[in-house]
Amino acid sequence: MRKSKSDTVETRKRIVSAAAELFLARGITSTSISDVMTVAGLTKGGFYRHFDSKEQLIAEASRLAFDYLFQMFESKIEGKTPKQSLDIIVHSYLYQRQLKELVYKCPLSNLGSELKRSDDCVTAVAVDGYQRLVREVARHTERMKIAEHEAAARSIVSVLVGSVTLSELMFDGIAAKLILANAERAVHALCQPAPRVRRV
Amino acid sequence: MRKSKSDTVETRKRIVSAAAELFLARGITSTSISDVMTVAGLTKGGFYRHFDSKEQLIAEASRLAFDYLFQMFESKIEGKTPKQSLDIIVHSYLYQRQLKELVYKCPLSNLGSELKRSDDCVTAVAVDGYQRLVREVARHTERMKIAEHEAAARSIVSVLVGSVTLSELMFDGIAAKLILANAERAVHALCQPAPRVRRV
DNA sequence: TGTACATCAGTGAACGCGCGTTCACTGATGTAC
DNA sequence: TGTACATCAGTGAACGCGCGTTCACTGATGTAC
Repeated sequence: MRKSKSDTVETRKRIVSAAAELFLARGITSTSISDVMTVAGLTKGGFYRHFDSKEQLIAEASRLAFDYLFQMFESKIEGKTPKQSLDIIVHSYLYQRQLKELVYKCPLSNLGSELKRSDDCVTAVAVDGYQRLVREVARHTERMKIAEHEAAARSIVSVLVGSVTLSELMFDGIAAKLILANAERAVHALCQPAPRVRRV
Repeated sequence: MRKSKSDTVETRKRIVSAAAELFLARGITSTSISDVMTVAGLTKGGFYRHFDSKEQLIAEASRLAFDYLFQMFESKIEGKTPKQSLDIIVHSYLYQRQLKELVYKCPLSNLGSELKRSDDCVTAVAVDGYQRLVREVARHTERMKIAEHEAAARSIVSVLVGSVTLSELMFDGIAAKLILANAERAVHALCQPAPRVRRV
């Protein structure tokens, strides 16, 4: 049952896509290769024609999720002012769970603790994703002429990742929304001029 | 080989303590009951004399870790001013990895994504820990007369959890330190009066 | 207080299960002539 | 362009492994008289 070259390429993409969706929705350890292959419409035996190991799939799936996230940002902020762009990014990130156009969630906030116990190739993707996210935010804080725009961007990313991680933990939807709404307020506070040192 | 009642109580505590240490250092799924029992100085067969399931152990271990964290806060901030107290809590939380007196790390920043996929009894402990952390921070922001002190406390907790999660991900120690140092700056920014709404 | 029996903490072997991975096989695709 | 053979994507069964959990057994502790 050999498939044509283009079919093979397509199949591979389908596997990575299914993996990204499942890993980010259910977690890495609770998603088996069999689960992924079933969603991709195949049987698990065929997995190793495309990948060397599960770790490699995790790395590729994470990269896809990041790429998708940044692609979505780009398309949403096109033609917007710096402040509007930042607001859109922050809001999209915080409410990623409800966005239908975002099939894969952000690995940083959804797999935080699982990523760091993975192989180096996986961690590298996560670190790269973090740095891209900081750079993306910093682009806008810079154009907004925010004091120490890079430090502000780092702070904003920490707030985003922390808030989404925490809100996902809540089974109480109201508590979750409170955390997310408050995160937007925090981002605004962080966009103010740097605080003056207080006299003691 | 029946043990005396006090021995039994002590053994149980030893198991929970070993579990808290291992779960928070290596993650839940990568720590087996056998691992925990070995560290506690027992064989795995005896586990079910003390607990109904692994999930129950996870819940108890997480609770212990939170208790220890807040106990450490209390002992460190005794007799300090509100501002000093907040600084100590923030600094202790961010640098928890290097604190020798803190045997168990914070579940929120170390197990974020694993906790939410656990049983309800585990999630409940995590949610409770989050709320305790917010309350603890809010106690000090309130006494510092920070505008919207509760919202500020929530924002600070998000920064703390996000920053520690992200810094643990970095294999590059310098990048990790940058994230943590920046988090302290972010907390200070969040302790300023609430930002005024900008004119458009 | 002393004795006889029930309890149960801990052991070590065993259980079933699902996992990641391997493999012989199939048959359509790709390639060499 | 047509033919013969090599390749390899996908299947389905099997592999070994470690996991959470169970269990018969042991013998010191607790309890009832």
